[in-house]
Amino acid sequence: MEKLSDMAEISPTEFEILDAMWREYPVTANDLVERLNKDKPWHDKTVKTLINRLVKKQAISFEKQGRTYLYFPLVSREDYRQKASKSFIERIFSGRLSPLVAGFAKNNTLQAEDIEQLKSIIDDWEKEQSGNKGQDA
Amino acid sequence: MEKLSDMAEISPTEFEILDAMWREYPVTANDLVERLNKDKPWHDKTVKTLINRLVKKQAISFEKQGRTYLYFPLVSREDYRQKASKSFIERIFSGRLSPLVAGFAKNNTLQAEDIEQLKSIIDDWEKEQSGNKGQDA
DNA sequence: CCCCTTAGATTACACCTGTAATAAGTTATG
DNA sequence: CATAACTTATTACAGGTGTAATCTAAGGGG
Repeated sequence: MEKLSDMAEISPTEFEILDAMWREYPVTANDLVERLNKDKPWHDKTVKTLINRLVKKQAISFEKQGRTYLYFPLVSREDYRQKASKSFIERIFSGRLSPLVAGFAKNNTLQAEDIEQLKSIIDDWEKEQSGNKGQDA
Repeated sequence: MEKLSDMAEISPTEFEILDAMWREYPVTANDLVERLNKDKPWHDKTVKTLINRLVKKQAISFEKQGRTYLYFPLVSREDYRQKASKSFIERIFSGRLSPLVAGFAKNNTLQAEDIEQLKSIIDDWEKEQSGNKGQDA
């Protein structure tokens, strides 16, 4: 997959296209339009434009299949999320993750399920740490 | 303070201005330029433009003080963070917080300090919950 | 084989952004 | 009082973004 750092910035709407593409690919432009339209109305010309821009930005690519193209992402959702998160936390929270989580907690938008998942993440992290004990020192 | 929902979107550079303003206000344009320049070089004309745009967007306001203006934010850092986080998690993680945290954990960017803070957030949340037991049901 | 359909490519266009330069207005100073 | 100095306001301008319409080329149907 494409190195994210070499890729131009993806705009919010472009991201929506990419997001839909990640759900299943390769995909034709028309199928993607249809898929997107299940969530909200998209004009097919608009989607085509955004697809083109994503190709130019090397976020996606395609393979000709007769008259139509089959599109697929060049960046993975995981990588993109990783990069976007880091940059967001950096900008808005000066790089600290916990104030973001604390904000959610304060706002009562944390559910029991989230708490369970967070605990599990912490557990895993701690296991990982004890496994690597001393290795970083 | 201004209701965030009534406010136009704040661009990344505009945010940097606002961020510096939150550190201490009210502040004159010149003082703000100086403050910003401690981190990285800003052209004073550029900062003035961004200040004006923030005023137009009703993110900040001012009070005349003789020849100069004293600027101050109309939105709080807390409110802004809250809104930005919610919107980010919504867009990138379909609204689920824990995958973001998990991403940080996987990438080894979580420090022991973060873990401690997360635990503390969880503790507080659980105390709060037991305090409210049954109230939401 | 020619035209209609249909994909993708190109063009459009207003508004936003980043980055300033210039204009205008006001106050302190000689 | 005239003007220099400084502050804010207005204007500039290229590139990005959201949202499409039009152009062009290649198949498929008659």
